[in-house]
Amino acid sequence: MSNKWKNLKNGSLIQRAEEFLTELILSREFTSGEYLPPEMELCNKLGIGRSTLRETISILESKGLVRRKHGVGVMVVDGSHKAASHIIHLMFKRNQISHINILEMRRLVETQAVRWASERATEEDIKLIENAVDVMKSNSSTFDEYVDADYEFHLGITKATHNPILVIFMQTIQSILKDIIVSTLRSGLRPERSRHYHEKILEAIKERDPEKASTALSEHLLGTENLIMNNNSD
Amino acid sequence: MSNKWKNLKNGSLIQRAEEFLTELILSREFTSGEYLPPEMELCNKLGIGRSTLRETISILESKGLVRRKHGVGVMVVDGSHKAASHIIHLMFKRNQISHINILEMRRLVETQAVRWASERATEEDIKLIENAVDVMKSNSSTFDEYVDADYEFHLGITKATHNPILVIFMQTIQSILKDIIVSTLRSGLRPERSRHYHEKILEAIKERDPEKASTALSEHLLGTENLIMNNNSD
DNA sequence: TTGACATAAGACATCAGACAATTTAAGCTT
DNA sequence: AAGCTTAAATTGTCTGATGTCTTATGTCAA
Repeated sequence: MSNKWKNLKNGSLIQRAEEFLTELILSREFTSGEYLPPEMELCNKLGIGRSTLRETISILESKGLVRRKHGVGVMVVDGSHKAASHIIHLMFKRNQISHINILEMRRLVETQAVRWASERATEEDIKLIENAVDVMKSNSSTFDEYVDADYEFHLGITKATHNPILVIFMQTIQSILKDIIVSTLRSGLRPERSRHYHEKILEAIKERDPEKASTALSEHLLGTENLIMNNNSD
Repeated sequence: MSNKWKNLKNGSLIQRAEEFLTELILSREFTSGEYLPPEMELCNKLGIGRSTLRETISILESKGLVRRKHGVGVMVVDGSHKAASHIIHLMFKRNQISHINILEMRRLVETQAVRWASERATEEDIKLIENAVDVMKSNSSTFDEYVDADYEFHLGITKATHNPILVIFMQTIQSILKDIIVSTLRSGLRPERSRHYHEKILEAIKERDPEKASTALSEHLLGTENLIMNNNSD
């Protein structure tokens, strides 16, 4: 294990330990999926107490760098996407942001995302989107399955842009939107109407036609927008 | 203090305490600037041990909701945008994000932001942008002052959209960009070149001309983009 | 042999108490 | 009144004990 530990002299023990362990993960001495040494072992190596180390691990976990499992250990993970969107979601809740703000942002981000997706999507990316469309088309899927597939559809487009920041932002927007829909609309969705657009968007992406895809998506977004704005009681 | 505490039954004590305290902050029972009760008092109220509470506070701090001060207390703060950009910055260092991703997102968000700003800016909003331009124009400002003013300029445009979620996203993008500029370029900036664009953009906003503003900003962004992409050694 | 159950070991979760370090303000000195 | 000292309050850290969860091991019966 690298020995930069003694060089860190500024800040509290927690901050130093955090910096040290973060560096260990960033430098890939522990890669995603691996387990950190047990708490006591780390305590001895760093020469710090257990409560100090545990606070450090708590922080790393909240940043999506590790995941603790009771009775098992601390695993290094790739969860910073979720951590970042979670925090932005917190800011949303704290700032009483209105529905129209979020819809506006989604329109801005996603109409461009689908353009980039049309240009950059790999076969794999398209497969993912296709699967989501198939689930939504099948009549056997339940309401929850439909909602999940719809989420995967939009997320799939976003991922196909190969821009992780865009993915984070879209995840945030989606998760806020989901909150709004679940809390204020319940089950006002009209799946049958969206179907046509889903297929049209997928088709445009396959044809590598950014403008056609963007136009189709834009029309599709109107559905949710009308739904939310009409049921907007506040 | 609200009494939802006993209703929370899922998850570890740390998670429950975190949810409880987060709710307290979101609902503004403790507002920014106020101090939380001392650790022992909170421990007694929640019926949990001190180390458990301390892990909880550590998590809240890493999410930018509170700040701990040794010997003083735990203050509620508004630091989530920094926390979010810090995490996204971590993803950078883990090579999950490249410079081009950030620049792409900024271009997307800000070229639209300046359109909205042109349509929606109040006199107050314009005043803020104007002040930033003035600081950048003055020859007496230091490098750090210039960087700060530039930050305020772009943030001012964003605020003038009156879309808080856009502000949050731009704050995140800007904060990462600032880190990149300060840490890798230091003094590669060419203030004299930007000046022309800053004034042109401000002028367009005052004239309520969205397309002119967007075009000017788009050209202005090229400056930073070239600078960063050329100095990108990794 | 094999499947179900009991057991034990390893690891994290939580608690309690003690002491150190820091900040602040009150009190004392000059 | 200014400067210094001291004490109280609060967070920072360490330690040991106990609870809980997961996994692997081993036993026993079908």
